[in-house]
Amino acid sequence: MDDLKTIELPDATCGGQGDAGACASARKRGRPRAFDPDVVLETVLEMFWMRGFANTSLDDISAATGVSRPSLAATFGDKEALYLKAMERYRNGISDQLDTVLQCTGQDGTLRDIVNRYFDVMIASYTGETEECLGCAFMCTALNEAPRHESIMSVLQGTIEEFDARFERFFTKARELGHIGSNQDPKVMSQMITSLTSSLAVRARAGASRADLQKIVDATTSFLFP
Amino acid sequence: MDDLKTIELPDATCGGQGDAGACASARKRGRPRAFDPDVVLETVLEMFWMRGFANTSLDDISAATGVSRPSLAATFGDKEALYLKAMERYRNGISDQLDTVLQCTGQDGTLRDIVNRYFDVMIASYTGETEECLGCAFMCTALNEAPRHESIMSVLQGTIEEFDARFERFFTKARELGHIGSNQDPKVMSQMITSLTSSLAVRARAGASRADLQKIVDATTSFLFP
DNA sequence: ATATTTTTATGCGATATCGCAAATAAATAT
DNA sequence: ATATTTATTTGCGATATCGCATAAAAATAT
Repeated sequence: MDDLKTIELPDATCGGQGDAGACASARKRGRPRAFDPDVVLETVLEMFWMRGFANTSLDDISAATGVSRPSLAATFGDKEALYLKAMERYRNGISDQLDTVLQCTGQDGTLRDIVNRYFDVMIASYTGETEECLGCAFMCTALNEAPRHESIMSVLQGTIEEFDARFERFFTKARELGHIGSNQDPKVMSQMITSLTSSLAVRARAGASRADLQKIVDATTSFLFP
Repeated sequence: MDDLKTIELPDATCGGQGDAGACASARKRGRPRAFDPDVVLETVLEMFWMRGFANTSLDDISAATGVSRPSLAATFGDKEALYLKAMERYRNGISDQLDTVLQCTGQDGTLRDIVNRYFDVMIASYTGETEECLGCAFMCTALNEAPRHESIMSVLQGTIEEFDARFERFFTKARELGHIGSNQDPKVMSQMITSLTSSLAVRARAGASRADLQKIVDATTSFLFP
């Protein structure tokens, strides 16, 4: 018994193909997909994250996911497209959490509390559950590839802009609500937060523990929001 | 005329071999090296910096430097050792500049002036002379490879520690000299500077211009050193 | 049941990549 | 001059990697 192949039918959750919508309970016409693209993307993300784009071969991915290379190609496109889809998933996962955490309505504790919760999310994301040195998937992999792949450069820029815009909005609103002095510039506050974020990402990749990062965050937020 | 090979004798500047010292004008015994290892390392650094470790093959390096793979191997060791030597050169280059710039003797202008000069150095390093998106060679490449290569992880950690130690020393001395309030923590100030530094590196790699980066630095230093 | 559609399985071919080995070349030591 | 030492050149061999092409399989439509 060398190769025992079972064919499992996943809950046909109407895969994530290019063409958006149209997903009732109506099954599509041809042979159903034997894997869940989202599950695969999760594994792919982990692999790219830890090993980088160039160091992760489609054969590696195929072996790790059990999906053959031609199937990967048919579902996600070439290696670059697969990487981009995995990173989009990563980015959306973070964005969703930040949407929840970064609401400055004035009734979720002090500004410092909110910022601390933000860093809780980021530290958790950068350190993960295991002992691996995760860091930020973008910084660890996209920084490396950006000059060689226009699409990766583009998504890297978009991610930076998204963070900038998010915090500028946040601190602008915070100032309107009187949580920071009217003399303080939302743009500067935003820069402080995003800068600290990139620093945490680097340190996490280099092996800093949750406690290490938390100490840095605490010292900085004490300084910024006394 | 397909392969016209000239043999050039470089100013035998007593190469940069492992064994330190013993370098008078006495030439070594065998055939002299036909290239300057430092010049090669400079090219190698540029290649790794822009393309990453995995994306840069020894064949690429051989073609770009004109040094054959076996000669590269004989001089620098394998690909990983070559990368480490190039990165060591990079790091020393920055360190030397910072040794010059970050002297807090109390007679080189205000603390803010010194910090601004520091960022001048870093911005120059991150943007370079051409239009390339450089960023920080460590962040762009070592972050990617660290989990796969213990030696790279190690030098990454060492570089982070060097920066931290440098700025903690700097701000400790600055506080002793009364340039910052005795209530301000050198460690926090250090964190602010290193954080902003990593942020600049990321933004530079993503295409930010010198002016973009300078604006961020100005806003932050105005805030930190009013 | 048969045709159609979509996915999967298998494998080929071209290229890249690295480490190594053997032969050649250029210097100094004796 | 000859031997010795160190570099360079050339090339081989094993493996990896990717994209593609073709055949088989599993579903729905008619």
